[in-house]
Amino acid sequence: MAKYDAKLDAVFTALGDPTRREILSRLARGPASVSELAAPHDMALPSFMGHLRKLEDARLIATEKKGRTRICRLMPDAFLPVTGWLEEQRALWEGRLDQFDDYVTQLARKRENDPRPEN
Amino acid sequence: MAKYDAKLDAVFTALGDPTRREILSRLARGPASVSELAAPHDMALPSFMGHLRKLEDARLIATEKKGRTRICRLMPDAFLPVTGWLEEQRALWEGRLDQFDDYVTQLARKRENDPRPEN
DNA sequence: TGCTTATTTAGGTGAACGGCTAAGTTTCAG
DNA sequence: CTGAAACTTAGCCGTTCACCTAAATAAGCA
Repeated sequence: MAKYDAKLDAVFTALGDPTRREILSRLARGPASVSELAAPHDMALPSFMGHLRKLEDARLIATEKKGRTRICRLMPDAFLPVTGWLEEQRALWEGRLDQFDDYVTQLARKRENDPRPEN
Repeated sequence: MAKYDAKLDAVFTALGDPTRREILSRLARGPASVSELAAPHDMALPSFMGHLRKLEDARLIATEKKGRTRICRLMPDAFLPVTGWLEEQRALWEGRLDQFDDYVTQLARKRENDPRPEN
């Protein structure tokens, strides 16, 4: 259980920055070079490369050098740990609600069999 | 589009820490006091409170003081912006794949109509 | 009232973040 | 061969993070 934990840290924190999320959105439409990606972001190239680095460390993107340009592409599988974790949470939460339902219906039955005087 | 952006930062980075994710998992099973929550985490209380603070800032939990103890509970709606964003990404990606499919089938048709000599 | 529990506040530390500039390096184009 | 393009490396800076200890407060309880 929670085998992905190590990666979850990297992926979630990588997603916690708007610049990086925009990079991912752009790459979802297809691969691009570093400077193409950087163009819309008012930021020095080295700063921007830092973001690409984080995304690559989290395996959300992969890059490859072609001549003097570096091509970046999305690795959509890297989202799986995240959606998996969210799904686990949802399951826990729903489980809890079910228990609460049980509790309420049980309470209701009890009242039927053993009614209290009203007010 | 991307109206949630401000909250996404807070929620994603809140989820980027294993301690905080464990807190959420615990709270998915039901509300708990600060010290109940802190017990399994080998960490000084003030440090732990820092994590609770982040979760509350991100609206992932809500807390309420009852006497001298503070009760924390999960706010599962705070996950919506996240699942929403992930869904957007998936849609972009699938859209891209569809375009690629179109490209391939179009290419295939072209070859049918105008076959190249094999080898 | 005085002891105990359950936080809370204050303040300090080292590492990581997100940004910068300046100065390489590598590759392509002429 | 020379210059421009596309990164890349190095290094600095102020802030935030994730911890810590020590001391203060607030609420129950004997």
